[in-house]
Amino acid sequence: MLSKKTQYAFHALIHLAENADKGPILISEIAQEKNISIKFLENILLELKNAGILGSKKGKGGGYYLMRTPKEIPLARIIRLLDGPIALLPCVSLNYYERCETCKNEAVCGLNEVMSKVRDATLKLLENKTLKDILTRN
Amino acid sequence: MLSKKTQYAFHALIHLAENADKGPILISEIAQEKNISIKFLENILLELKNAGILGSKKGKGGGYYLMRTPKEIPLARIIRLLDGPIALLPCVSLNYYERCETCKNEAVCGLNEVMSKVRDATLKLLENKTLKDILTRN
DNA sequence: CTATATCCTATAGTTTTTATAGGATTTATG
DNA sequence: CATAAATCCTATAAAAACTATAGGATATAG
Repeated sequence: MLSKKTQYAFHALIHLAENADKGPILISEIAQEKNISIKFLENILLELKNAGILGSKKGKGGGYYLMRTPKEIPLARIIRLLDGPIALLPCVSLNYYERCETCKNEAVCGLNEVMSKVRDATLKLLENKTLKDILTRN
Repeated sequence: MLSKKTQYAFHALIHLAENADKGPILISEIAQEKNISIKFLENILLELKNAGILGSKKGKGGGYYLMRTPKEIPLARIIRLLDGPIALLPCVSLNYYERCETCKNEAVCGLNEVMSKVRDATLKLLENKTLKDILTRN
């Protein structure tokens, strides 16, 4: 399961995308709209900002905004940033690989093979689907 | 990621399947062979037994054994039993569904739609691939 | 100068995961 | 029947991860 952090991030990004025409959006606005603890959300948005996904402006009239168009933000990017690996096992993770401690030879491990397929099927969706794909269609 | 519990369960099941001809297998044998804490493994095997996947025999000459052929044990069964939901979000889980607290209408939620597809792609593999598919091929 | 809003880091609280402990129960065998 | 072997069962401890909160620092608009 995705953590609350990642779930909140998705909902916040959706709100930012759907209100991109209104200039910087307040953390407090998103928090209220999406029922998220304001302080928790603050940390999440900061992380998204430090990763270059969001921009921000301080002071009056400030807030957060997207640094790229929704189409340029793959869902996998957000998940990896906030939750870490997408794969079900460390030994099949592309970005967070760790050697299997039980297997003598991963190349002939049937579990490794199946989980690699699961990873590929998942990534095919999560790397191609973007923020744009999860917006409410008007 | 799958928990250690589930990972250990897979490795234990593989060992049991590959030694099915030798009668009941000792917990201690599996623990040693797969580098798993014996007491932790004990709890896992017990859970698999209570779920009807394994059988056991007490006393001398006892141990654990598969109750079904490897082909009859889908990987999804093990994961759900020990780890819970396979889906990435509660609102798209088939077996552990929970209503989304943020969405007003899940039916038109784009995130719900994409995550449903991820779930389907994952389940297509994990429900059709069985213990037999992860055994070392001889 | 002041109010506003993000920035930053630390920490507290809670839950989940991982692991261990130890006695109870069952069974094979001499 | 006594004994040793093995699982059964439940509780609990230890560690890690997740969720949330706190509070001052910094930047900016007006």
